[in-house]
Amino acid sequence: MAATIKDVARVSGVHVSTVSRAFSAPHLVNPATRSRVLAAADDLGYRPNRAARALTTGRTFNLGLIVADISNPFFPPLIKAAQAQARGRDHHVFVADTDEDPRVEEELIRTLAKQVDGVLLCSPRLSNKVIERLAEDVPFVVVNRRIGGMPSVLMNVAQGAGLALDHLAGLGHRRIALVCGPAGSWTSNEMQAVATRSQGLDLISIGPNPPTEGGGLAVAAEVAACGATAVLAYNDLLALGLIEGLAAMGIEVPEQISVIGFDDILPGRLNRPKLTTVAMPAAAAGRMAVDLLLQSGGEGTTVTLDTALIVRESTGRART
Amino acid sequence: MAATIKDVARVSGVHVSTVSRAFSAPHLVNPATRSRVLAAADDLGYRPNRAARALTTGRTFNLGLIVADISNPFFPPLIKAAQAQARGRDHHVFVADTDEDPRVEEELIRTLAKQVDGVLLCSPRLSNKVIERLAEDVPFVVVNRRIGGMPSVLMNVAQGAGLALDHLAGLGHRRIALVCGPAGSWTSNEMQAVATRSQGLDLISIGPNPPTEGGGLAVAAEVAACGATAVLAYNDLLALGLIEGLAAMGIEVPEQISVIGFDDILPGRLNRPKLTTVAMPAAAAGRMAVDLLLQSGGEGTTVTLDTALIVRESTGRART
DNA sequence: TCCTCCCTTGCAAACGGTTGCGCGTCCAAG
DNA sequence: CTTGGACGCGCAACCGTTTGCAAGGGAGGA
Repeated sequence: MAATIKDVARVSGVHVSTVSRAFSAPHLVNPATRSRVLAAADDLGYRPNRAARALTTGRTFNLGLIVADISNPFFPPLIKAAQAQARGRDHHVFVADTDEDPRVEEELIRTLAKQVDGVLLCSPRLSNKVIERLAEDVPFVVVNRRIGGMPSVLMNVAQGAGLALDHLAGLGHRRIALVCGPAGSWTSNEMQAVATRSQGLDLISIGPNPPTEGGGLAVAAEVAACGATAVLAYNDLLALGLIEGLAAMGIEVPEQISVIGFDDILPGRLNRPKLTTVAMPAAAAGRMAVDLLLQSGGEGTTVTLDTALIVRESTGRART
Repeated sequence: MAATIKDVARVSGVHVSTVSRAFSAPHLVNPATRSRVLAAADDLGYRPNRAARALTTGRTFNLGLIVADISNPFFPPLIKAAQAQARGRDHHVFVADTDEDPRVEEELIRTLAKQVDGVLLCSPRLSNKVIERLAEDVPFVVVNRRIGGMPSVLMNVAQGAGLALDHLAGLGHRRIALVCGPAGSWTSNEMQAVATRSQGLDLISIGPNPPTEGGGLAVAAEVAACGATAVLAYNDLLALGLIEGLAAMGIEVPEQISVIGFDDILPGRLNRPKLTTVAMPAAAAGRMAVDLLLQSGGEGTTVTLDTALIVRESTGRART
């Protein structure tokens, strides 16, 4: 049975309120008393119960971080950065995975609401309306989505897609397949938007697809058949699956088809050919999101972070 | 401001205790009253505050899951399985990452202790003594480590290492390098133990190394120099880094050196050559750990799960 | 008709903390 | 020798919820 504030009070011969102040308002207690209390607390291994504390103060010093799929390698760097940043601000981060299921996502948010000071929502699958209602219960910062009036951290995928298309155009590609992600994903929409704006290029959009390796494998045939000499994929996982699928059909990357992904995840760096990709500033986004959540001053702030094209081995000159 | 039990009581014209019972002891309240209460609760969007509830009941219906490094692809399947299993038992799982730092690990455990009903400790870096002391505050299940008297879930790496060595021996390899992981890791020790028991093989152990891609890159030269024709690596990440390092030196896998990893993570399946590996039953371990934690009857139970050798492309006949 | 017993509900204490308020003590200024 | 802060501390209410206890009322049996 863990020690409570009462045990500390009894051992050090003072009232519980004095113990409480010894921790949270040191200037209100006599240094001598304070060190006696601290010694007793240390002796008993006492740690304040954060949940109980939250009951009166309303602050838990915990943050929630909700992602759609922990096994997507895109998230870990974001998560780690967020944890590190939070730790620096004396907060802890609890991560939860929704399995891409909106119902689970909602349930999770409601559960977390009272146990954390704020929630980082990464790539949510819930509708704007539901999220806005939930926002009355707990402060949010949304990553990779824009929701009216809520603070959010965005990655400039439009700019990244632009870089990618320029790169491909420079290599002589004209007919380019756009392998999309899940329907309704903000990132997916941004990519489409860029595509429609791009001139002189012949863009075929394929999808929606699940944002996984399997999704890439599944569209390989369609991509091969559409006559494109290059592909821009929703994310690296899709791109890698696609490359594997093409290889199985005897199609070489980049000799016959060039492939560009999004995210810059580890498997892409390890792959042969090494994947050319638009790097997302995931770590920066994690840090920024925590900052936004904790300052809580800038209500409707949205931050947009730039992306960068990383040219590796999966793109080459269009064959003529 | 979220609705509390008092609001519900006021609106439905009953005492708070009746509201409480309407939720947690339905048979004690008149069906008519109950439905009135439920309607009011629904109206107000009331959800019981789990933290407050935990104060009196001592149960939070939350579980903690602590891992050393979320970005190691070995963990996500384990995490997802644990979450799914917990969800089926009406619990939520909060994941936290220790950054491989024992101090952070301890801090995290103490913080979580009061906010969860139990903690899943995966590959802890803390000493046995510290963990045993912490176990007085909160129930543990340990994964991938054996700690006197604590329930644990182990993976049979000895058996897996045996399979791997048999496979290599069958291919004609005699001199085999053992690329170890972090010092003091239980898995690492198990591997070593098997190695010393194996007969007729010439085993060189190299390490300790950080269990990452970078660690593998860094030992490539040493491996190449030691004269081994095959390598058994602590995990897939190390193996992949090693293969990359060897490639940079112009050494082909598996033509010149065979490589086997542990874990069976996604990048290994995507790699060229596809990695031969000993598959760890991570998902099963996650499920099992949650079960052990929630039944809480079997005090010192330890479960050992078998591993399986997956032969792919990174192993081949020893060159003569 | 009266006594039980059960069903339903309210009361109040408790969980582990925090915090506004007020009371004594001590010291320095007037 | 008063007066008056400042300081250090205890008291008690409160946060949201659960739960043992008891009280009220209605129904059924004697």
